[in-house]
Amino acid sequence: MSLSARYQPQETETKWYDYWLKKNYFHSEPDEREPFTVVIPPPNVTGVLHMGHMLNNTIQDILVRKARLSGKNACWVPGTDHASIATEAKVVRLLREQGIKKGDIGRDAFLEHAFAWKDKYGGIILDQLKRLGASCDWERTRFTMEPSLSDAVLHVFVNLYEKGRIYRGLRMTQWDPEALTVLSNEEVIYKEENARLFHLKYYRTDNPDLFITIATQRPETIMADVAIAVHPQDERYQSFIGKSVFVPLINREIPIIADAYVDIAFGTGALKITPAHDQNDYEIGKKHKLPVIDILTPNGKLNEKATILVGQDRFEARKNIKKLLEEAGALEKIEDYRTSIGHSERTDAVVEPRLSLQWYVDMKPFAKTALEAVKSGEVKFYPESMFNMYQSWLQEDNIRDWCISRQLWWGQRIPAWFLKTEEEDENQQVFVAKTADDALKQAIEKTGNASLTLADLKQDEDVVDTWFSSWLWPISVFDGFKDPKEIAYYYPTQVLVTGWDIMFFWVARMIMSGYEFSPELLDAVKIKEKGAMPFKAVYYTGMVRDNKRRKMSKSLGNSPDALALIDNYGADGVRFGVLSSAAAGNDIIFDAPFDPKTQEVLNESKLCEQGRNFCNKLWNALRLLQGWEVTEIEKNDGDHAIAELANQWLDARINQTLVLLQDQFNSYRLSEALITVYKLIWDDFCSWYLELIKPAYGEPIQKKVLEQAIAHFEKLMTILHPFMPFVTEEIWHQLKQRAEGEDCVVSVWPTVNEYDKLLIADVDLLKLVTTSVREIRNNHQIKMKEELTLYLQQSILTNQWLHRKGIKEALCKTSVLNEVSLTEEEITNTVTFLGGNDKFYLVINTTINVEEEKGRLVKEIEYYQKFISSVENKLTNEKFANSAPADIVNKERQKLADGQTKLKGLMEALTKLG
RNA sequence: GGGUGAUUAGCUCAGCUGGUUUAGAGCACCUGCCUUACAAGCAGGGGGUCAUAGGUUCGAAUCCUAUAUUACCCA
Repeated sequence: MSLSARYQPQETETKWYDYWLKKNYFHSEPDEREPFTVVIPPPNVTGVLHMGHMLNNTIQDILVRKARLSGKNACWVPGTDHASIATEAKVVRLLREQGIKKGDIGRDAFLEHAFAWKDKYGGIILDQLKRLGASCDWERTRFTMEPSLSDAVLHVFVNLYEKGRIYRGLRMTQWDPEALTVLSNEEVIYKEENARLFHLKYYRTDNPDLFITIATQRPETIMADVAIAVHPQDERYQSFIGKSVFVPLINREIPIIADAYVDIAFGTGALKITPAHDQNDYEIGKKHKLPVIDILTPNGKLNEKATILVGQDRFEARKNIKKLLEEAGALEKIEDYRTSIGHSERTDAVVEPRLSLQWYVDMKPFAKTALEAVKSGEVKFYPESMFNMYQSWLQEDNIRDWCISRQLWWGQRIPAWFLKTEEEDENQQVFVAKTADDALKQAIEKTGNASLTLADLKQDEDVVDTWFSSWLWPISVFDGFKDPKEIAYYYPTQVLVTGWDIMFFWVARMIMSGYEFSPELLDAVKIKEKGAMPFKAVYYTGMVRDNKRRKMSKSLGNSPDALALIDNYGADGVRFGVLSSAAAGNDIIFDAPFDPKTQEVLNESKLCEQGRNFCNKLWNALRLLQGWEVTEIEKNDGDHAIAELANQWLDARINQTLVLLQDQFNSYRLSEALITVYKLIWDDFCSWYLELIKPAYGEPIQKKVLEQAIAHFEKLMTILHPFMPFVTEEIWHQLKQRAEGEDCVVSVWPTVNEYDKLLIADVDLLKLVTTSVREIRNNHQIKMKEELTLYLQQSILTNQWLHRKGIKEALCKTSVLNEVSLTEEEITNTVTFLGGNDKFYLVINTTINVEEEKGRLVKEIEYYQKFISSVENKLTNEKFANSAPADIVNKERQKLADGQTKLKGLMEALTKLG
């Protein structure tokens, strides 16, 4: 069967993925082997595959496949995250299009819609991961809102509440007026924007001629002012302290207070205090026991407490109040300035500080544990520098309590019940329990009122933050809170691969929950032996950016379509492209070009093209092998000698590379590892080995030689498999008939054997000489096919080299020579070049341009002269000789001696030319 | 405003513990090849004051300080 000249990834990829699934190769059950566990960072259930996922999951797949080949019990758990805000927003929008309002249909009906939607569209992303080749254990697919994982959330909530680590409190929060929910600080994105600073006059109540000017960005909130604050040392306002002023427009009287918080230099040095609508003002208000006047509705409109502009949106009100203030003569001036304004990560709405009752996790003890875990090296970060960011976040003075309640329905409902009769406030009695019945028992016990029934209780309306379920992911995917059997085997997981942007949202919190809960779930011996951490290492990927360095995002439309890329280049090609410029932690500038006309991103990539070309190269190497005729007759001729040399040499090179690869895998330098394998295959295997063993035109290849070549090829396919699984599996099967279950995906990673370093050096010289001869051919326009004669200077080294079995024959083959012999004389009328320290003389059948030759030699002589003098300078420096380590000094001496030998040779050659 | 990183060839990046690196790769570029596996290829080549200025050291792309540019994190 003859193969097409180009590798066709499309059919091949589906074929093999289905086959692997059919053979259940990705499924893991606990056994006696060492586990290699990876949990996927669960993508949003609403998500579609983007470049970040491609990178992230390619890396995980490489690690998992490598572990599988290395004989470990590899288990990669996939799943999705319910992503409360994002998904709820999507479902709300969808319902709105159908004319249904969330509030009208009620909680249960809404959740039905949401689940229906999730069942229909959720998990698309998981199917897309299959196209990438992700070797996840799909039987273990989990979802953060499925019953078992929700139970874990409730369990942990109750547990932490009982430990006094969760509390309910009235706090200033970041409110999203569009999603109508509170946000955690981390969900607020600050953006630098143009804003205006309004200078407003507040007139004294005791003297209508005196006024104080304040500067504010938010004039629409003046109706909520409760005081003006100045710095106690501010000379300008000493006479104002203790007096009162009228709020413009509404003429409510408010006091002027002194507080050192006020920045004398900012604005006018006087600050309006609006506790309901500013975090800092709230703190000052509390300190000075000032009232709180909240003039905004949850969706950001002015309420009746504002008394004017009621019903208007905050931004509309800002415009309108400007006119009113002007008319009232209260507006002194407006200044432009730059400030950063918080936006909701999900809806992009400008967040509103809002006072509300929320649930919090006390983070101080957690932070300490999490910081210590990484500091001590129990959890390792790659790259290490990520620790700085981690530390600055977890430091005691930076850590904030985690607000975990969200005013949404899509998520785990907070397991807290209140008495219906009580006013909703901080002091309200609360019964935290897994079920309503348990809560009722508590209520009866605590109130002493035995007649209470479920009807007297009301469950908290809110759900917990999504991250409150995903922080349990490494435990809950194994149902660890229910049954410790699996987790005892799989925990701790090996490595977490994620972007650094969710280091705080997720990574830090998983470390916290891991140390908090795994000791309760696993026995002490196991913990002592394996550790309590959720993962031993974290590999942080960079953000994927476009060629203008913008983060690739759906909203910018600057991300190529991941699936279209796979269509264009094959999954292997895309995996190659995505990985090859992705050192850990570094942002990746993905090279997809933009259409110059439409400015739309194209689904093209030079790097992916390189990956595709690599597949094609492999494919053609296979075609070469398959095209050879085979002979059983063994001849002890030159070809045989070459084949033996090539065989031993490639074996040495593979072993040498395996050592390097292991080091690169251990330190997670995967893009380097890929390049290493790429070069081994393209340069060593294809360009040198195959060319060496290639029989002359029309001649057959010896059976043994072909078998050796196939064995090498097969080994290389195993080594490349983690990076490019599809093409390697295909070639693996094309190479020879396979028994049932004899597949590349479950082949055995080669063990490292001793290898002959001298042989590698000898072949290096062979390559060097060959390249030099080819260059001379190029320069003198000598045809590749024309056979030439080569002499080499007699020396111990050249003598040994040329007498290694196969070298001479190999050199004749690669350099197209009819004769190679040693000489003690300078050979005239030849082109001289250096190989190592020795001189080589190439006889060419055209007249040599003496001037040109001289020029070439002079250039080389100059290079070595400069080189020698720099080494000499070093060596004659006494301080160097005295303080540098002996081996460095010896190396320098060797460098000098080699340089001098080379220089001498070149000078002689130059003299010969006359 | 506080912090962290980056700056190496036209582009995208390696270069780990300072010394076999007067700096490597891929792409792009130049020259020559449709050579019987592969033009998605082969053979060869050119191209860098390692951002700038100081310093430490026998020795600096690598360590330190400052500056510039740039990206991000936090408020």
